[in-house]
Amino acid sequence: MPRVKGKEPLTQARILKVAVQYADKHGLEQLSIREIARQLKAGPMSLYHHFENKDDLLDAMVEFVAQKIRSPGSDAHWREGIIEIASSAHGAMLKHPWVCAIWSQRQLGPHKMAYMESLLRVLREGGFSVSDAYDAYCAITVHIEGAGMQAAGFPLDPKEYKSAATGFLESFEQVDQIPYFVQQLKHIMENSTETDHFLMTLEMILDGFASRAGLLPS
Amino acid sequence: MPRVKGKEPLTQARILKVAVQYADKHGLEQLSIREIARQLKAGPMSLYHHFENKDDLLDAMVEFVAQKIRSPGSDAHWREGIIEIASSAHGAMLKHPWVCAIWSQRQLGPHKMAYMESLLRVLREGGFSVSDAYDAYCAITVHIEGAGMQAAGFPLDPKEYKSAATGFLESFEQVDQIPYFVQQLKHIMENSTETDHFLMTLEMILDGFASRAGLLPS
DNA sequence: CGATAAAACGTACGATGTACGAATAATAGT
DNA sequence: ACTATTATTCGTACATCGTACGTTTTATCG
Repeated sequence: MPRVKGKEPLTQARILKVAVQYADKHGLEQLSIREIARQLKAGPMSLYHHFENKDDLLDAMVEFVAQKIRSPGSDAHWREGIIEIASSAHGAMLKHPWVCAIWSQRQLGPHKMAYMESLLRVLREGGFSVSDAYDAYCAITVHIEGAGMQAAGFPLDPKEYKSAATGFLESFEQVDQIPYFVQQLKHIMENSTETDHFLMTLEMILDGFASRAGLLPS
Repeated sequence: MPRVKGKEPLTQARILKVAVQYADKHGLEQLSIREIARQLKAGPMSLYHHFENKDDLLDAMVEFVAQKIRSPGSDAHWREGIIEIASSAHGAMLKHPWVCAIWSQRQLGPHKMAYMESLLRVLREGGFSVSDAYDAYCAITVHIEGAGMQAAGFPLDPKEYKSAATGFLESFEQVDQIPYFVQQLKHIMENSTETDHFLMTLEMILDGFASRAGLLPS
């Protein structure tokens, strides 16, 4: 059972693509070597010629997502640059919700490395000191990762908010003990025009660090 | 094989405690029903009389951690109140690093509910409108969760930073492609006096929202 | 054309979650 | 005091998982 002529051969790229697609649809829990092999119409053990083990595959999956994160040129203002990187990273995590759970737990590869470097570069070239850049870097990445985690745990279209909220209120006993929570739910139901919390808070963080570093535009 | 007189009986609390302790030491990956049973010197199936299934146990574990989060009385200023809740939550997540990975992915129980309610209560009683409270709530919880995730993925004492950093620099090829990253590493190695990024950024976020909501102390 | 190496896979082992039903100790009812 | 009931505990068994090991077949090269 070697490479057969009719079928196209197994490659890292093909395996990776199928693994990512499957995780997108069914989550990391459901992702198994055997299932990937099934999708590829191959034997489970065939994958081990292209990846050392499952952990190796997961590392590659993180890198696959990290590769999609754009980094701006050196001409843009640092604020716009950070927003571009962060929004790109946020978008990638929304598209691949499973990635947040393993983003910080794995060996870092070149693409994730490049993402970190680009964040630091934009900050430093924008005038941040080494120390200030480190502080801002931590805050920004925490924000990106936290937002990704929450989105992964609450994967609803804004359209479904209303039905989900009413369903929750009916099922939860002792609603009278959480008046503020209930009020928030009703507020969200009524105001369907969703503000972009990710971007809004990011900008607030950036303003804070700009002020601290003496880089305010005014 | 019923309840035997000599041994103390299995209870939800006992199982939960062992499960949490084991996850603290070895991580969620290594936590299995069979391993918990081993620790308790019980049969694996015995646990199923106290928890419906593993998911149910995981839910209970999240609740166990959520229960430890303090919430302030109504007398404190909202800013101190939020800081108390957030710091308490952050501390709980540092103590139980595994919890971040499942914090937002599970059915919410009464204790996590209480934690959310207390955040909203402090904000609203501090003068935030429903809409502003929602925005601030999202930012604060994202920050807590993101910080927990990063801490879980990088569980080092500040003392070990230096050796870890030098080890990384030696092992990573193409160090010349990540000059800013290298500079940050060196900076961290030299300045062992670690600032509390969690608290610093939290305060920055709070100041931002206070300003937006017209609640600045000045 | 023969040798070599690469790619795919068959089989098998230990571990996992848990469905099902049997077994026994504690408790309640008379 | 004796019986019936219930609450706990566990033994067995099955499907599924990751993957170690060795075999087989094809493509490639001398």
